[in-house]
Amino acid sequence: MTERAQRRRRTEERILASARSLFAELGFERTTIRAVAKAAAVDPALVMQYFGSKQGLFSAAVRVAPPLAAHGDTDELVEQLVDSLGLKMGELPQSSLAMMRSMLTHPEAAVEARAVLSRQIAQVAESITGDDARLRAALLTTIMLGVTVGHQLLELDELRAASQKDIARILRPALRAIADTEE
Amino acid sequence: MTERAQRRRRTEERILASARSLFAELGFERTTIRAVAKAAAVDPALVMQYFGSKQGLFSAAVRVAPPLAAHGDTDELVEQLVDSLGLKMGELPQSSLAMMRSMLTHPEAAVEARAVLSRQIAQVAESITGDDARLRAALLTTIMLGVTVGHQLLELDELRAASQKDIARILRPALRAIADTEE
DNA sequence: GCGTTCACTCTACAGGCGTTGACCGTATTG
DNA sequence: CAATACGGTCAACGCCTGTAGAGTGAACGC
Repeated sequence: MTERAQRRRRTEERILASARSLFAELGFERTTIRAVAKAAAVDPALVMQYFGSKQGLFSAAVRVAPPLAAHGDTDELVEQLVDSLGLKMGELPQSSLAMMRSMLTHPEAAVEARAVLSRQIAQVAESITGDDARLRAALLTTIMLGVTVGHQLLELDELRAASQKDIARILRPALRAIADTEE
Repeated sequence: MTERAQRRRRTEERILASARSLFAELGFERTTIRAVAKAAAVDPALVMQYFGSKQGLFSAAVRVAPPLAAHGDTDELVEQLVDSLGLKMGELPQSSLAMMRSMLTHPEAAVEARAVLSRQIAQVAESITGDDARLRAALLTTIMLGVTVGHQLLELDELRAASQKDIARILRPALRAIADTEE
């Protein structure tokens, strides 16, 4: 790869990292192109040149891998759900946080969030039997959303004080109660 | 009461109603004083005169009654929680929606939301025994938050298609699994 | 009835925003 | 080595925002 191409790729990635961080912390509206540019040590006009618009930058910044992987039985499902709370005690990817931060106030983020959640709901539903599988899947998904929002975005003391393990221990029976349609 | 005082009270209430509606739909940042004024058929400067600033208007608009009432045994608690999803199949007050809509992106709304949630957590914890009562209460509260956000703010089809009764039926055992420390 | 209060409007300002187009210098290409 | 392409900067525009201050006319208190 030519020197110029590398340079460009690095700069672009630096801008994206700054954007993700600021979008995740402040949301779409309060994040300015100027602030992103400054954090990336770059001229604001360059951000526009690379991503076309603020919305384009946001879209590029929140592009994210699908959160859940496979589908198995309900026990496996519940385990995947509690794991998704923070992948192995680490942090959620900042692109996900950025999307969640803005999903209530930025229309495009809301569209993206609905798409991601619908995909997850459909996937969770595959591990559930019974005719209200979709509703149960939706409740499981929004439950995880609520806990994640409370923990990562609102940073409620009561949740931050707890270990991932304790949260998982308490959550598990509740999730099972929803995922297990009696047998 | 004098005619002028009535007139003022009515105008103020009209402004507040418009503000609540717009804040609930658009959030703090996308709601402009000009839009609120127009919706209330009033000059923008009057809004400033009455509420001091946009933030003052927001604070007045989201002032809200405490969501939960008493504390009893766990069954009673669970019932109160599922009822709180939408008071008797009606809508949540718009002031609550306005606060929730902005809680992830507007710092003042976040402070308010944390205060409201912490109060609710403390109250829920009173109905729970055991040394992790506070954590269980926090999880119960954020679970309800997640379902409410998914239903009222993100308007997920999978939840909107369901009746309040079905949601309550599926949620109840899950909430009980968290609220019931074994006996 | 007359001076005052007060609900309400008009006009304007200052600042920050997204966005644009011209420009510069260096790596690339033939 | 000359012509070009391209990463990157600079300065500026137009718009919308929250906000301020002066002004107006009708209800009020005496």
